[in-house]
Amino acid sequence: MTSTDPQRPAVRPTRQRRAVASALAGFDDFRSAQEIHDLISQQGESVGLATVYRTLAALAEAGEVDMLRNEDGEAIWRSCSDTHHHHLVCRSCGATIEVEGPAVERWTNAIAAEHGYADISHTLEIFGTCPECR
Amino acid sequence: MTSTDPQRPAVRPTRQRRAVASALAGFDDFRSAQEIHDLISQQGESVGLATVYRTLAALAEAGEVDMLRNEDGEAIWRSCSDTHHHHLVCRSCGATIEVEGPAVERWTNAIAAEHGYADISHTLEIFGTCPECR
DNA sequence: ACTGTGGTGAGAATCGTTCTCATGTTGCCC
DNA sequence: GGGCAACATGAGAACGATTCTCACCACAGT
Repeated sequence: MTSTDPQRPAVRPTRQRRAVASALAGFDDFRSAQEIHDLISQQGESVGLATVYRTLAALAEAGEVDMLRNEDGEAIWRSCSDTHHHHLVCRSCGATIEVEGPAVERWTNAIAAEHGYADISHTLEIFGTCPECR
Repeated sequence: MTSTDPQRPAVRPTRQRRAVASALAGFDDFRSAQEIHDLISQQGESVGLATVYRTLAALAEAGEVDMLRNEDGEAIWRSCSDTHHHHLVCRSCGATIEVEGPAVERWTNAIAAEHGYADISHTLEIFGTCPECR
């Protein structure tokens, strides 16, 4: 049970990862990797852009941040709760609200099953203009 | 009503646009711009890649094709029906089924209204493995 | 045919993202 | 407390999709 152990952590707590986590804690809308990189610089830390990308990808993989794509296909991130959810995002200021929709989850699974599709996942984002920006 | 006429076609039927339309008619899954460009070449036509991009963007704008982003953020297109719908896409072979979900439309509008968001739009795609690829 | 407004294409330019690889850190066993 | 192997980092190069530039071409209406 040593060589076949799949539980190898492989993630070490480094200064850089702490800086990224700290930056993520500082906002609650979606930001691009470059914006997050800038934020870290503003906090007086120095972390390479490549490391920011690597760390964000790892956090997304671990389910600790949400990653989605804006209209230009650019990846944007934000920290998130650990339950499955979707987002209601303000098109103007970026304000984001997490929403849950068990009915939607059920619907997507039903539709997929109906067509024989397996191993289902889905993306759902809602965009609008928030009360502040009306 | 001449200078303010918003109905100016501004779109001319050229050999290139016909070639793109023809290529789009030849498949019913989502393809990248480069793949569509290759398809056109295989059909014996020659159209610049930039023109393919321009034409696809115009068609998407006009609602004649759907454009979405794959997991890498790359834009992919396919021709579509003109009613609002979503897609069930095979992660492996790209086979695509258009699906409609009035309930989802209602749900997104309700959620948005509940939080005071206006001018709502949404994106929803379902990914899975189709029966063929199981 | 003539002309002006779009349209086109080759290649350069952008820009987000990933890769390379030499160097710095960390965890850990002694 | 030292030593080592594995993992992490960063600077910059490389990549790849998309857009821009700009000189040239084609369509539509006279």
